[in-house]
Amino acid sequence: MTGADAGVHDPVLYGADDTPGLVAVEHLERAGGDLMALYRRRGRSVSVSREPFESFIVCSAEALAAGGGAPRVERLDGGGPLNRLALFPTWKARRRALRRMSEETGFTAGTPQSPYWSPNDPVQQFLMRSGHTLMLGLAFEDLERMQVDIECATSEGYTFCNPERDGDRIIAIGLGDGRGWTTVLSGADLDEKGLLERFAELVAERDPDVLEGHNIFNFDLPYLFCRAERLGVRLGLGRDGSVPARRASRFSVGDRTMSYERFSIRGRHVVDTLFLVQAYDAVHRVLSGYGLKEAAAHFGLSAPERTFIPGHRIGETFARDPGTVCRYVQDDVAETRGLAEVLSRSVFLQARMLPFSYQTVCVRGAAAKIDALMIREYLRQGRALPRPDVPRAFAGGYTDLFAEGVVRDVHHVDVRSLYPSLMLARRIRPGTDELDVFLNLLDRLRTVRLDAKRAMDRARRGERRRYYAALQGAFKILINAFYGYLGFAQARFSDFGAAEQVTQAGRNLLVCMIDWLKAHGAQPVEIDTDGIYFVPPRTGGREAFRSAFRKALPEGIEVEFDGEYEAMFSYKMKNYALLTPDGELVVKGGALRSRGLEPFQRDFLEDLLRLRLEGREGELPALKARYETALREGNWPVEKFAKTETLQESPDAYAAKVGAGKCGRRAAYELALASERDYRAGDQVAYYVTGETRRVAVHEKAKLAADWNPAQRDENTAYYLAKLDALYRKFAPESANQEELAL
DNA sequence: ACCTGTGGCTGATCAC
DNA sequence: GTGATCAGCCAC
Repeated sequence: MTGADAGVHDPVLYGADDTPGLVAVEHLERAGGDLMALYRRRGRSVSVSREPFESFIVCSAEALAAGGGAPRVERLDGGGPLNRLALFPTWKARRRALRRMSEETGFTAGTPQSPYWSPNDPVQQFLMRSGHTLMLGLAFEDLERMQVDIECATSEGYTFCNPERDGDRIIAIGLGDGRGWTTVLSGADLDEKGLLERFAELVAERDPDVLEGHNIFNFDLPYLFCRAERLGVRLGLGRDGSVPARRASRFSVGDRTMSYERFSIRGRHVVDTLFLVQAYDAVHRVLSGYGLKEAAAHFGLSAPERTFIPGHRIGETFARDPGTVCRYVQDDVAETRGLAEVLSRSVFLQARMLPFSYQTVCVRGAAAKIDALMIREYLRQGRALPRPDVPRAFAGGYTDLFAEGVVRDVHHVDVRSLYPSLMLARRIRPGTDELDVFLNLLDRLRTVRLDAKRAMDRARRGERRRYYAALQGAFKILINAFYGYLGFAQARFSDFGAAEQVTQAGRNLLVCMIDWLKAHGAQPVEIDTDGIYFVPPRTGGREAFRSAFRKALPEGIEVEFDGEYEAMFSYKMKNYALLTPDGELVVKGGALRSRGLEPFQRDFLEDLLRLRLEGREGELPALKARYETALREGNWPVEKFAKTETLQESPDAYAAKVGAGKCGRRAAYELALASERDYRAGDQVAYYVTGETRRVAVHEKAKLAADWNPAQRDENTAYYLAKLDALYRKFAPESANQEELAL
């Protein structure tokens, strides 16, 4: 065992029970007392055992009385107001008690201030109290994974699949596993009913722990089950042969929320690589879209000489040449497998720590995970739970701009893990955390992550390295969320005063750093929260300057000088461009690289900024002329001038708001409403603007990019030329603007 | 039913 | 036209 693995026996991180090989836990409702089915993997086989399961409500004595008491009650120590652990033999009894508590106390279940608390997921309850976690003692490679991808043909005259429509049908089902096995069930060999039956057989035979797919929740699974129902096929995919349960659910990552249909397959997990990709991009912000092909390309997973068939052409291609469609499906399966391999390793390692099923780990946010770790430890020690803090607004990081325009020779200094370091160094923690779990957890996670990082750097390529990379990644996600947890209204141990102390300390520290830089001959350019761009002093050695800077820092604070740039274009706060010594251009900020800009504008800005940073302003008018010509002559495909927007709410919700006069009309939603396809929250809409004049109401003149016809070219050239012009005025220096006027 | 935070910029819309 | 407001996206 290496240092990085040592934490596996730490009950705070990994739970108090170390039963290895658990791959799934499922709730069994029984009138005489509920049970939990434990699915344990040993090598290639999985066995099931059963344990009794008592569900719980943590509550105050008053709430307990309001709920009509409980068959079994344990007292919890400490000052927290939720100091009774009410235990119920059945989920049904728990639900009854909850309902009464809600009626009697006036607090709905789940509101932070209510005097009772009980997670709604029986698996989470069981894992929290038993101390079990899944996946202990297993390697990611031990997990039996199965990728699923289906292809459909639409009825004549339609572009989008609709399983409810007669004539639409499944023509191929691609399946794969983690070791490279792939098969395609083809509509050329079996009728649709046969395809579905064979699919169910293969799931039973190969008995996967996980089903993986790209957009599997919103496409493959609903489609499969809809067709199965229409054709009278029973898809008993569960390990006990049961048909999956489904319910409407939501998944949110960063600013965006997607509605999806959650499928629960007993004894197994469903992983949607689309979710994993979006979670990845929320951090890295490198993908232009979240489709399977784009994501696979980014990770270098694209099949060589991959064939592309537009969705509405699948049917006719299949009729002509089913083999091509089979190869197409095979590629999809291989890419999905690759994506899951890259992105779900750290999920797998988190599942070993958290009282959640593997599937749930994929869809829960980091703060919810910290909350679960905190509460599990409190229950393990028999301690009462606090009520969350009353939410209030608090100030965040320090952001400022000291210089604008092109600046040469810019360095960057970054405080390493600013907020975690401050919380540990100043012992900033939730006031309600009597057991001091919060900082202990943070400290342990940080130590274990550093160990894993070191082990990763030591390991060569291959499995070991991937393991440590995923391990340190899993910890990083949690560590970064500790500060956010303090200011999270739903966190059991939220403390807005503590959150404010963290940001206050951060602001103070950064102000000191700025003052020091100014006093020592450096010129700050831009600062944002934990990092400063500055021009170093001309005199004195670089290393002497840096070590003097480090010496001036308080205890527990470390900095990294992590960048030196030829030039920086400083535009506004959080908006700048950098030119690296290798000639690479780095662009940051919504004003310079937002999806709100059409791709041609982003390209143009990038070209323009590069010229400015390389000191080639003279070429700016020619650059502009080139783009204008391309627009006028219609040299670009629609992707260049289409804007892609994400629907934050469902089109119906939007329509209701517009109807009530609560918001103005918006192009993306109008198009979604008018479309034959069923859009939902989280879907993206790509559109362009038609018309003749530069001033048009976009929501009236917008058309879907998919409906663009290269032979017609009805894009609004005047509108796009005006946009280009505005951009040029904004970002070309005065001299170039004047030069242009003279021309 | 689900949910980590604040700060900042822009374009589109709409009331004035 | 102008300013206010909002949605969307981005930095950290």
